[in-house]
Amino acid sequence: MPLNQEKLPEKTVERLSQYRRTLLNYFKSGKLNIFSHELAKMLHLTSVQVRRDIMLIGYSGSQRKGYDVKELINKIGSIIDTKEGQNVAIIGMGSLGGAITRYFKGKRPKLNIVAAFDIDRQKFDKIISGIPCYSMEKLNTVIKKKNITLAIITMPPDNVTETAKKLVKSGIKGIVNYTSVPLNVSPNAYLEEYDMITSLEKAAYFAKTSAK
Amino acid sequence: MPLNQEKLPEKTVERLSQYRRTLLNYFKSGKLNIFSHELAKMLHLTSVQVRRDIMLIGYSGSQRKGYDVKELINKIGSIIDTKEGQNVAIIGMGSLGGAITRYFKGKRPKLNIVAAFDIDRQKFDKIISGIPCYSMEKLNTVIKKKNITLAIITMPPDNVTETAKKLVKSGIKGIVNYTSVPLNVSPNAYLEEYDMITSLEKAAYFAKTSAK
DNA sequence: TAGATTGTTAATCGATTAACAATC
DNA sequence: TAGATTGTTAATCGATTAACAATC
Repeated sequence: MPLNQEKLPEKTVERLSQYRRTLLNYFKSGKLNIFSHELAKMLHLTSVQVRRDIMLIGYSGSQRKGYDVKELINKIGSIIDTKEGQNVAIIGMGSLGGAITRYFKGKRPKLNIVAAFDIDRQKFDKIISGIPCYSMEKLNTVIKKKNITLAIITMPPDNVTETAKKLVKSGIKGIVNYTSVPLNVSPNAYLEEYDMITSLEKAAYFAKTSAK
Repeated sequence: MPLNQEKLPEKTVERLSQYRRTLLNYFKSGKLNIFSHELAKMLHLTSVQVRRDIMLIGYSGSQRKGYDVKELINKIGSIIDTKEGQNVAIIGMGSLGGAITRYFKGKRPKLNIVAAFDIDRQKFDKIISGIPCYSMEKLNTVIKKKNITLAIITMPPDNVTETAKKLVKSGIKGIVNYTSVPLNVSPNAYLEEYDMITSLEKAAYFAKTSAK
């Protein structure tokens, strides 16, 4: 990423992630070029939006062939990923933590889940879902030693606020929070909150109103 | 919900779900009333936004005591839930499907997970994570028989598009899609898409830029 | 060239916030 | 009453889309 690049809008970053995912599949099927309207259609967006997002990251296509798939994948990678990759910790290795870990396995080489933390003694210093699991007390030590910058919180709600504070203190720069406890870690870290119940309730509300 | 009520903005519905969750806890701790600025603070929002959202659903507080917690909880319930509740199916009872099922257990009495579907014979006609699991072939029959209106898709990406079509055909009105396959079910159903990789990649991007 | 596409500015749309009257 | 709060309109902000020049 050029040093003088402004921070991109959240929505654009979200779509860049989707573009790359789609392009990786597209590339696998042997296609080398893609038009903005093709990419747009696959993601149910407009072609203008695709072109504008791509413009924002400073990549250009050609009018004849559209975008070079491989180059665009790499460009998006240079925006989202760091060169060396970032290490990720799972906070709370319960069934959700395990499911997420397995879901990620091998999907993004620049995002590596390298440690999990739990309060259950049974899990300490064991490999669970392929990841070494530590006591919560080792949070700070392990995060620093393994150079972990991202955390996914999937623990029960009880001590989430305190744990998030510890994470930020230990140097975590980005948190994905799957618990129902609202956090506030700004300005030291970026926070992405996601509550599965809220998602289903949104669907419930619109399902109800559309049924009219 | 009043018959003539306009559809609420997505963002408002999202926050209403969060308000209720927060208020349920607040009520448990014995508080009967709450001011907009108190609720706002708990969710890291502004009090104006809280008041505006509450205005949109047609509920009023008092200047002296703020909002009646119990009444507001019920009012939000009348917006989001149906009187009889809605039934939910899990499509793909793998580790993520199981984790979500367990996460929901007992949390929302008006949203009941009543069936799961999978392609794995081993799981057919068994109770998994507390839910009866059926063959994908029974999708249409079971959805109609059990009057299921919402579906959570957690299956592998292969046949997601076709499965979503079948769901809508069977009468599903709302879908939460946890797979990486973008769907398009409008205008027959409401769709909520969520990709865990995109979430982590957003965090990765902003973690990277804030580290500067 | 004609047609299709990209790149980009300006207009529009939607959501949030500021301002403030009304009320307890 | 004075002070704090609600309810609501108008202004602002940010994101999407329309329009169109440039280019292959």
